[in-house]
Amino acid sequence: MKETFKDAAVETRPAPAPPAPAALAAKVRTLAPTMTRSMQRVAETVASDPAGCAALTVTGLAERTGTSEATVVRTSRLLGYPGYRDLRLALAALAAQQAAGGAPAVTADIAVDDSLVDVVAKLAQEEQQCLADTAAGLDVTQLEAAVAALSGARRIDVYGIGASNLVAQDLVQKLLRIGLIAHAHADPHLAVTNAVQMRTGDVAIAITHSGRTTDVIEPLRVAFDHGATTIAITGRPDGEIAAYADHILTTSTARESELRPAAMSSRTSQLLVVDCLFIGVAQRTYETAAPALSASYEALAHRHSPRSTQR
Amino acid sequence: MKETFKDAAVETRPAPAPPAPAALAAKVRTLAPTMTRSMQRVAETVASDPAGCAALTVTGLAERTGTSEATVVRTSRLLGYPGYRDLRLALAALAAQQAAGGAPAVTADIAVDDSLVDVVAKLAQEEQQCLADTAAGLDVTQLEAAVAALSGARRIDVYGIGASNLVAQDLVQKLLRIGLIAHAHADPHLAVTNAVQMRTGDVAIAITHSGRTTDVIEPLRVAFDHGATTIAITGRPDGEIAAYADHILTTSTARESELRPAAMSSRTSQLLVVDCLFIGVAQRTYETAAPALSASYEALAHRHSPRSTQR
DNA sequence: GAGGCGGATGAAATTACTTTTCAGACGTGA
DNA sequence: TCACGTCTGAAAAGTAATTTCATCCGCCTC
Repeated sequence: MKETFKDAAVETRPAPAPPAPAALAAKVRTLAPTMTRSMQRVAETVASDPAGCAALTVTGLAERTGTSEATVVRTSRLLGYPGYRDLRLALAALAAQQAAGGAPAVTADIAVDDSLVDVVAKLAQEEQQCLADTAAGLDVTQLEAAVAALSGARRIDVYGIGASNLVAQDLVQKLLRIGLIAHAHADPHLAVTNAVQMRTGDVAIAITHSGRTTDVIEPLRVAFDHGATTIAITGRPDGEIAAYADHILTTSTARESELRPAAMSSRTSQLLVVDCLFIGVAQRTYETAAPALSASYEALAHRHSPRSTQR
Repeated sequence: MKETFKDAAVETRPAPAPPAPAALAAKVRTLAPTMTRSMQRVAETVASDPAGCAALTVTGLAERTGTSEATVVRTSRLLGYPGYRDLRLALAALAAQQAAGGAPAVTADIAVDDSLVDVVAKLAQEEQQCLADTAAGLDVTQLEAAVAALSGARRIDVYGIGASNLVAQDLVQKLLRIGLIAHAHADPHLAVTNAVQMRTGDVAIAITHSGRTTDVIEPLRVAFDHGATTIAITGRPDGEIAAYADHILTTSTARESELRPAAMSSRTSQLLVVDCLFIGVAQRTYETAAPALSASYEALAHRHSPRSTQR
């Protein structure tokens, strides 16, 4: 066996997951920031015209993207395939799927002069796409592990700042409803202070789209150092935060436009992940979760005006 | 460019027809009588397990069918492809098509014993459906009016409790980013206290799925009575809250299941409406919104660790 | 029934394509 | 400006696909 140093490292580190089937566009977007310029060109070309690229050989694709064969192969690897041959197969599969789905899916950017009707349609379309991408790109093994950790947790802390904090709160609200002990932290200082208390059997979750939000990484690191099980929900699984996360749940990254900040789609994606976590945990702890859920319903009943027959 | 000698001949002579897309099984049957024994074996194998064969090299398939590489290539040609390479691509495409068509996204309820893979798929599917429903059911006239009111608002108050409060916060975060003055209220008492200050030119927004959450209706009523423009985001446009709302934005109501409380889909729906409001307002106030947006980006830049070189 | 003929078949040679290697180019930070 | 690390593509090395060709088999003829 030869020492391919970095190549070997690249291959063994982020790709225990099987090659993606149809979540290719999503994967391209998630990984794009990791890539070098020429690799980005290749990835982009491939994502935008799977059918066309499937017809090309390495050399052809290299020419078309103005790069070299080596770069094409490198890109294929980064996307999770053993080599170009397999990427090409996946491309053909993807093209067929698209054609079959009959998805015209013209996802034009939202423009300043779009009518509100268009805005509604485009937004809905984009968020749907985002959900599909997230679902396709989610590593179920990691999810499984995260669910297991949460189900037996003594206590759960969730860190999130800004828009991600809302997601953190959402998760906490849900977990509380099924009888788990969970807290959401927005204040970085308090978060760290609390993280110090964490130990084995506790679970810490950090939510950050960029994977580089120090205010969120810090408490996760502390919890990690104290022996807690740590989970990261991020759009950049290769980001700095990965170093302190036992389990990483990847959210999809949509291209952002001027009017539509990234926060918007990352939120949709994060919420789906959070929902999956919740349902997973609820399933696992069904005996206790189900009664807790109905109890919380009943407790809220009197906060609604009694008028209007319901259901 | 080199002489492609016989390839050119082969291609132009017997194959004016383009390679078959997905009607492969049919082609196999039609052509079977023409074929020799070993070719039939290959064709049959290929037709019965496209996915499996797509993973094999010529040598692999030759072995599996107990024939030679040459036979495999010959069979490929007979089926209308330039060579095995292309048959393989078609096979991958076919497999993908079958897989896509075979799984028509069963929207069954999420059950306690569903695997996590199913949970992810079903959740994503449901939320996508929810988005589509919301978009379809949204009254653009009302949205238009709401956007107009918000764009010129002196001050904006948003009321929401529980899960809806997160939506309220989301909206407020966004509005603040484009330079509007907005507040989210969770505490019903404080909300009412603040609502008293509202007057013409101010906008109050209440978010409640049921349309019967008194803690949210109350402040909206007060704001309404004081002359503010009021907007309700609710799943029950006929609910009690309608009486105090100038504009009503209807969110979709998904059936809820035991494991999946209504809060989950209502949140998705509410967020879409909120996003539409935001984009609408951002469009209307583009001159001030755009610089404000980029300013808030820059302000956040230093909260991210500078690591990871990227382009 | 022997000989011969035409097509079918696979082993091996050839060619096309893919992957790896490596040295130079490029950008970056000191 | 220099040194260093990274990116990049040309070309070597390796692998898979295609072609060639000798053999073999079955069938027909005499």
